Order: sequence, then structure tokens, then C-alpha cells
Amino acid sequence: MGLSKTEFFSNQQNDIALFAKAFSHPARVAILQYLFKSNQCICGDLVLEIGLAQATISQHLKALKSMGLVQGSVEGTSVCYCIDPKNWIKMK
Amino acid sequence: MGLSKTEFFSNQQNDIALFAKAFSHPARVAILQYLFKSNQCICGDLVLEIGLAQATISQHLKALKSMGLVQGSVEGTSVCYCIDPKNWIKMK
DNA sequence: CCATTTTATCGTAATATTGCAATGAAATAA
DNA sequence: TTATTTCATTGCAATATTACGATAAAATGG
Repeated sequence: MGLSKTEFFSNQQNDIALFAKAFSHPARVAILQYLFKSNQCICGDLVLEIGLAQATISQHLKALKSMGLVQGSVEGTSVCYCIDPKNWIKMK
Repeated sequence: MGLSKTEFFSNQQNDIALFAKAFSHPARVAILQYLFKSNQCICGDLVLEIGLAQATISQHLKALKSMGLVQGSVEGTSVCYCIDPKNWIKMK
């Protein structure tokens, strides 16, 4: 079905699974590593660094943002992304 | 496409992503937690514990086995599963 | 205003994942 | 041998993910 039966599991188990999903694609791993290394960057940097299409990077950023792992702020015509610290504490 | 472009990423990034994929479904989290808690168990125990169909549990066990996270040994008509220690060391 | 730059979103195609019923395989019990 | 138990595998159906071209949106520069 492609649909996880989340009701069979505890909140903790579902949370762990969601967190792991953030890291389950190498592009998202690369984005997070780059953000940790450079502290912050704009979307276009990631497109150059990683080599996937701009739409694809934007999609991965959206996923990371919706999980609360990164945050973005508009700076003129570009968007400055950085690690969102609050959910990283929850993760250990 | 549904296909990760692994050639764009380092081996480390791809390895992290593969590892995270093991934990990216609550059923696999539950299986691993149960195995850590009980040290070992047979497949039927997991079916009762988790509540998904036997075919589904067997499928998740196969995935965990192919990643080297669990191992199974035939004991009569049942199969005894336990954590495979060797790949857990690599994970930190 | 118009062009440019930068990012987000939409639409679509290809592939992967999840789940289960049905069935197969292998050992044991009768 | 035949029936039973236990698990794996097969064959689907439904949904999710990944990727990208095209285009929209929003700010800036001229």
C-alpha cells in the first residue's frame, strides 16, 4: 500500500522513524553536512555543491524545513538557510 | 523518478542514508527495539507483538537482514532472530 | 516600467515502499 | 505418509519518493 500503519506503533517509534527519514536520502545528508560546515548558505550554493536540479534541491529543503531541521530566511532575492537548533536537541 | 542519484554523493553520505533507511519505518524500529530488549526471539513473536501480517514482518526482517543489522538462524520449524553485532559498531 | 536573479511550486514520469492474501518450502508430529 | 507449524516468497494494489522541466512569485537593478 505504501502507507505506514502508524497506529500500530508508539509515538516514540513513529518519531524515530520520521527523524530517520530525514537522513534517508544522501542529498539531505549532504545538505545538512554542508549547513553544519558553512553555518549558513543560500539555496543556489547547495544546487552548485550537490549538482541536482534546483527544483529537486528546493524540494529536499522543504522536507527538511517541515521537519524543523533547517530554517530559511529571505534575504533580498535569495533565501538564507541554516540549521534549526531546536529540533537537534530532541534527537539524542 | 524515485531513484536516488547516488553517484552525486560520497560513500559516507550514501552509507548514512542507507543506515537511516533501516530506521525510517516504525515497524523496523519496533523490531529492533524488541530484539534489543529480548535479546532474541522468533518471527512469530514479532508478528504477535507488532500486529502486522506475517508476510509484512517477514519482509521487514529481510530488509534488516540484508543490511546486516539482524541475523536469523533456523531452529526446527521456526527461525530465531537476534541483533547482528558487527554492523552496530560501524554506526556511531 | 522591464529585465534579471533567485527560489518555490506545479505537473508529470519513473521507481520505491508498504501491506497483504495466497502459496511454497522445510521441519516436526501424528 | 499425511497433517501441522512456521517462515519465506510471489504477485498484486495502493501510496510515497525522487527527479526535473516549465513556470510562477518576489525582490532587485536598470
